[in-house]
Amino acid sequence: MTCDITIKDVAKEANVSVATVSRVLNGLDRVSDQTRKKVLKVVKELNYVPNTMAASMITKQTQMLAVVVPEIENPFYTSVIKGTVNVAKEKGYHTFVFSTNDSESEEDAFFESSLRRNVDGIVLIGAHKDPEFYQKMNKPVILVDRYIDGCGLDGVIIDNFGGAYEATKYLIEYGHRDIAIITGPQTFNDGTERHWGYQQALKDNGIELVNDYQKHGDWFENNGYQSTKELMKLTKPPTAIFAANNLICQGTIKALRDLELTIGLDVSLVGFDANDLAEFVKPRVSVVKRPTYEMGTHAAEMLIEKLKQVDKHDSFPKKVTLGVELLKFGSVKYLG
Amino acid sequence: MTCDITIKDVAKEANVSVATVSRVLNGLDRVSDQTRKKVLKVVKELNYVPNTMAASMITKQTQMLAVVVPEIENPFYTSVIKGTVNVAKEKGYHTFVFSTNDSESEEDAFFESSLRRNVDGIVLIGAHKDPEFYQKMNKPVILVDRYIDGCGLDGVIIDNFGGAYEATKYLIEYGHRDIAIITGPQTFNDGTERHWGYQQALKDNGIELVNDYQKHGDWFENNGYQSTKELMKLTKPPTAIFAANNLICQGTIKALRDLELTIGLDVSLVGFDANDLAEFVKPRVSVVKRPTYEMGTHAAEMLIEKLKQVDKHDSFPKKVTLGVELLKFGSVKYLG
DNA sequence: CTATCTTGTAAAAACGTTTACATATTTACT
DNA sequence: AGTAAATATGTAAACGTTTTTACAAGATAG
Repeated sequence: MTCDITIKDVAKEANVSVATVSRVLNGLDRVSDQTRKKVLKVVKELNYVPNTMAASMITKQTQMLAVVVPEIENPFYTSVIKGTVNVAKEKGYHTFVFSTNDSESEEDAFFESSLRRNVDGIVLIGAHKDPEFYQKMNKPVILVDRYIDGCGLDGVIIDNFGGAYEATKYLIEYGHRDIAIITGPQTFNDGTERHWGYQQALKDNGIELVNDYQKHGDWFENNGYQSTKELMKLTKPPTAIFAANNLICQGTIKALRDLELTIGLDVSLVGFDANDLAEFVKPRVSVVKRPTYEMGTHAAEMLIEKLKQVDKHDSFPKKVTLGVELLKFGSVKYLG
Repeated sequence: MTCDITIKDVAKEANVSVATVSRVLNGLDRVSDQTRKKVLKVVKELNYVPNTMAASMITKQTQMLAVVVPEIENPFYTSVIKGTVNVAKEKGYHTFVFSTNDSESEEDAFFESSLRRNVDGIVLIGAHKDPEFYQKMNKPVILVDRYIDGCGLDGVIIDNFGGAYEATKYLIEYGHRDIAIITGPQTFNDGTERHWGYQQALKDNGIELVNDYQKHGDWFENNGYQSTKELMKLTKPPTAIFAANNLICQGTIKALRDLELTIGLDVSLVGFDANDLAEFVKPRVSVVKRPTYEMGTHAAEMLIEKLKQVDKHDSFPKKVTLGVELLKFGSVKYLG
């Protein structure tokens, strides 16, 4: 089980040409049953392992994919990665995983060296850059989670607007009118769409928007923590909070604990995306659950599908939007 | 920025031979300043990106590593992965990440296809198999977290014995004598060493071992949850619990919450490894903290170091043991 | 019994690099 | 000026595959 046995060794041992060995292994061309058996026997005997990289020089396919995330320690990304890697593996692809640590220069470096290594395609989760950059690369790219309409690339996103709308509507239906949102930057669709969903739900129910109730920071825990504290310091604090991603929600939970406010009693809370703390606290926090693993599997499937298409110009960019689910637990108080 | 420009195109455009271009790019051989500049200019103009895979056919180095974990969604593994990938990247290596989902057949499949792809080396976290299997592979392998002495492979582990000993001693010093341990299987050093540390601390303090206080299951949350419930049902329940990994600790915390027992008051608790819940609950749970990220960076450094050694038989197997730190918070009651 | 068609296999080119060797040019020293 | 040494560059082989082309042998048909 090493890689120092080559196809030539097999050919010599089996008294056939290397072409025949290749034919047996790849099964593309006709080979007589007799020689097939003979070759297979020798392959087993010598523990021959084909060299994919040498093959890739001819086939122009390395059977390697890359998946890029901003931060591998965020469980959301890990779950998407898992989906992508598993599907890739099933279909015979190996996957590079890379965390850009939210740095654009690291992202650049990664793309360069992925290109050098001739990856067949890239799954890009939480993209940073101008989409035109990714197009220039001339490799199939699937954007996940963040997407820019009209960029010409394929994408897998979730129903951000719908999720935020449902979450907010749920709070309104339970009698809340002073509803805050803590969210990230409005740079990409994830931020804007969730914000719109929140605003639209309020508007549709005749509730006017309050600036102080709309907190925009980054997507990290500390934003949730600080913003929650600020919200609760207002002369008229909100009765409910919508925390627009997993880390913000964790920050909010911690802040409320530190303020000695009880979730579902003093303050109602709905999160976006599952997280350890939301599941742990009593009452459990209601969240908009998104199909993280499936985002990964979809992305991999779309990417590999794209790789198979011979005429690459034939395919129009495809955007898939996956639905979300509002899980209701005891974190929202009924105000009547 | 694509890969369809080859070294030949550059050579032609610059009016030099491909050898010269290669020399300029790799800087091994002397080239005149004049031609160097000329070549570099053309490289930039054409956006030439060298093909690492083609080079690897000659150099026998693919500049690719693989890292294998049982479960990518466990934050412990993610942290180690991050360390490994970051160091690898710094040194010009790309890293495949693979989660075996705790299945031996998936691990097999991964090794086969890593071999096909000619990875230069492998970081194996939480190994499953006989070490002789890994040796047969004839590729540098670094074992992380789990290690078998005398296996002839390099390894990075942590001071399991010391950590468990300190944790248990800490409980004893606070007056506890009825101390339980919830741990995983005794198949590998991680399980056995932590168990020994616990036992030794008790012995050293003249406390006799109680069978009912020693729970062996798997390393997952549910074991922590169920075992804790069983422990607290005993006619004489323990006053303190040592939870021997991150997931077990989370299970214990959830069980105690569901039993409406207060940590640090009704039951004292020390965990092994950081986890979200231990940091969240009040009082915060004391844990043995291990340098997860550093385990990853060390492993990558050792692996890459090994790759550089020309005479591979010259190097004896090296095992590095990293220290741990006992973080004391309010989860341990002082019994006087 | 030739002409045509199948079938199975081999030979060789190609992929994009690196590198050992060869050759041409320059420099340095008598 | 003549030679040796040093420097710069080109030539070609090699890496381990796939794939095109060619060809031999056997089968089928007239």
